Amino acid sequence: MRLTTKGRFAVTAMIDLGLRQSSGPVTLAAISQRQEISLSYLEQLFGKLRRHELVESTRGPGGGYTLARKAADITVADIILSVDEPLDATQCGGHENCHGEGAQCMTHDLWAALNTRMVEFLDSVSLQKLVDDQLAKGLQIEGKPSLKRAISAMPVVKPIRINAPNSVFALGNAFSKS
Amino acid sequence: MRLTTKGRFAVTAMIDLGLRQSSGPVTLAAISQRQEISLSYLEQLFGKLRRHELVESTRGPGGGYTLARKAADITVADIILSVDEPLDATQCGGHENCHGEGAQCMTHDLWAALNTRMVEFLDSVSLQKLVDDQLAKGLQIEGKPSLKRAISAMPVVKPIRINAPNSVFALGNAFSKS
DNA sequence: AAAATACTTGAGTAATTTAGTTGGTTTCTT
DNA sequence: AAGAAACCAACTAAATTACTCAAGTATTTT
Repeated sequence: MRLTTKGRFAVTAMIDLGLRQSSGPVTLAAISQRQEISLSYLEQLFGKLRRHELVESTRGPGGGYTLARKAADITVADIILSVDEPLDATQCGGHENCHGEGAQCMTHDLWAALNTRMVEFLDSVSLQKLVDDQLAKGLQIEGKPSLKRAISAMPVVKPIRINAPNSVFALGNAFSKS
Repeated sequence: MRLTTKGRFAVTAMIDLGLRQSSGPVTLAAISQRQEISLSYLEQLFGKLRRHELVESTRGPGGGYTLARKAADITVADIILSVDEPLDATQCGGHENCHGEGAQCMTHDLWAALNTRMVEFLDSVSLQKLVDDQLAKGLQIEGKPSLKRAISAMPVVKPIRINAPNSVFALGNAFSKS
């Protein structure tokens, strides 16, 4: 796993998205302005994030990106592995320096172990946590309300049947796995 | 802390050195051949390792490099921080993306935490351990004996005074801190 | 249907880093 | 004195990263 500013940009953009998607799809243009990341670069990053099914896109006016699943179910490792691609573990796989086998690659196990540690850590941090951290810092989010899109983005709460089983106002719904 | 092949080369070279310094200074030319790292690149790396006092150099014929302290007292973190320099923590210090303070740098704490974890791990692995791992793999070391340098490289054991206090053959000497 | 908005794709560029080179000088042993 | 080795500085080439540009394609609103 490599650690570059690319991965960092991706995480930053995803936090921005996590903070604002409640009011509908978020455009890359908006993220670009707020985070000072070039629009075209964001397009590249979100192309990868979409292909890895971390985000979903909505086209047309009022469109933009939304998280493909709950922020609590997206980890930092997910994000970084999406944009940095080479899932090739210790970069000792296809790369040279480690040919044959003999006396080469004395550090293979070490890097493999470190890699495991890093992934473990980054996998233990959810996007939700990072979003909460920002909110805790008193970040203000200027509303961009109105529009059909924002309405359809609202969590769907099924009509509650009186005396429906397991329903305490069905609050669990918006946070359940399915 | 960055993780690049540069750091990896440095660790590999240091293992090579740790494996062979018992028979006197090890030349970069020899390491270059065994590990297939260019001589000039090794010179750059060892210049940094020397300035960080991880190795000591001996000039002239029969010269070369030796560890500046016991392999058990050198950690992988020491090596990597020596050659990768930018001790600047989260690269968020002088670099942009993190100016002002406001909504910027939402990922600062995350990277700082990851950095801490990585350093902790790499600091928990000593060069001695890596050397032992190689020996355990049955690595053969062809002797390159003889020469004053090899003799002077031998651990100095002070002449033992009969009934000297605290002396059970003074074996502790070679492994003591001072 | 037209226009607005937004995503897609792929090529291209600039800056940085890595890895290696060249061509020396200095220091020490034999 | 000759040779072996470290030391040093500037330079180059290749790769990667970060970013831009331009010409699309798709979708929705009006």
